[in-house]
Amino acid sequence: MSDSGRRVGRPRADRQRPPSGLPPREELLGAAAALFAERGYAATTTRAVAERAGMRQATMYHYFGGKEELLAELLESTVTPSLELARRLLAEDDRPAERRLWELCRSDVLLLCEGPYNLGALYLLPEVRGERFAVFRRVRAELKECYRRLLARTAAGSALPADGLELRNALLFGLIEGVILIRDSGPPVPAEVFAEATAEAALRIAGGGIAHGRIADGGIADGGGAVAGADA
Amino acid sequence: MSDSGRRVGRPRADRQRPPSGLPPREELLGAAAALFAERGYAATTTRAVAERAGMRQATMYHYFGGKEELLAELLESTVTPSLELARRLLAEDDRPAERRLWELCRSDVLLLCEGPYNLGALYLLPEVRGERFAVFRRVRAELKECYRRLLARTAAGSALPADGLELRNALLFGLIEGVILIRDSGPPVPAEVFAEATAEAALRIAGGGIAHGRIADGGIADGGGAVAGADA
DNA sequence: ATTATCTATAGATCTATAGATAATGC
DNA sequence: ATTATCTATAGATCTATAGATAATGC
Repeated sequence: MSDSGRRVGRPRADRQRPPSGLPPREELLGAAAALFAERGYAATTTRAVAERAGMRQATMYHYFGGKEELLAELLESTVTPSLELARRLLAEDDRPAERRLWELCRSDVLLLCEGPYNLGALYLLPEVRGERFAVFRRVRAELKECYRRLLARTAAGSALPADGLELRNALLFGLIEGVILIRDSGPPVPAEVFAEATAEAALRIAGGGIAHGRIADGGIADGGGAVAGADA
Repeated sequence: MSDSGRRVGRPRADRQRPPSGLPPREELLGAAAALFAERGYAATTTRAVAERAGMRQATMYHYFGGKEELLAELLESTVTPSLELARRLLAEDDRPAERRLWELCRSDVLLLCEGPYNLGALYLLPEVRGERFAVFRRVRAELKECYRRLLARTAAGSALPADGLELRNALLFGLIEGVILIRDSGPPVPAEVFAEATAEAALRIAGGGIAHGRIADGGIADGGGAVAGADA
């Protein structure tokens, strides 16, 4: 069948690295992910990506239009499975929302931590504001919306006014995305453990008041408002 | 005195922008901060920085050895005041640790949110791993250590084993640093409100078990109250 | 004939230095 | 004399395209 030694097209010049088996597109994506994570997106050259994937710089253009296309595809491929899970969980009306939210958090952290490379840091690149990443941004926004809905179905969440909910959701989502960024700086703990600890932390943020509900309560800020009071 | 029109040296070519009054070094730092935040570090050229500061590209080298030097100085100037506050708080033995941790969180978020530009995103640049940023990394590590000590003096924290404490501290620190990154994506709420909401969320993470660890909740700004009641 | 690669390179940067210039200060 | 700026530019990239080449497929 595949007979890996017999491929169409001019053979590669660099015979160093083992074939890896993956199709060239995937090789390129992997190389890009690794380099973006290591050196940063802007600092990574097309030459570096191609070379790490075992081909010459120009050959990359046979598969991708440039660095941006690589980044866009990487970002979308990270966030899409997460959105799918989120939708599935959102539909499971019979299970408690807290539980589902916990699962979503855990699995998102795991997804980003366990992936071959830490793509989390790419989410926040200034480049991602560009037109080319509109799809990614939309999918990510939808994911965040799923978080919001799950949070709203939570005992604590349902007691919040709309803007309080929004704020709390931003914090929760921020924890998930933020924490992956600094994963390395924590203690060297298995991804599973880390993911569950993060999910639990997320639920605490979600959780109504531990002591009593309100959020930016503090009293300060706007005085008055904030209520949400729930009950004691 | 200063008679701003009469400065030594060849006059600037670009007479467009208003003088701003700041010394050139500061102008450069401000321009760099703005551009790093807008476009990203690697994507910002020395020319862009200099030009925004109102001078020609080459002139920048009169003040800084290059882009990295600008970044190093910006990072250090952000984290240093924070470390100072942390040390001060750590020394205030008479006040409850929960309360002090809350203040530290709040003020860190505020520092990063309110600053002229969102420097938070710079913390995680891959470039920051380089030799040139050793000082910054050390100061930041010391700051994190302060968080850890405060957390350990907390009712909930004191009950944790060492590695559990470490993990929880990583989450807490991650929340603070992570959340500033995504500040914009939340609801448009005043920085004060956002900072307090984040501080409260941080205390929830710090807080012991979900069902019981109460927090320095509602207490506020000062007023000794706040107490985080200990037991159940 | 088709395909996947290669080599070569034009054009567009960007950095960092050299050396000139236009102010004030003495 | 000193200083802060300027202009000019060498050298080092980096991207993206043009066109050649070495396989397989028919």
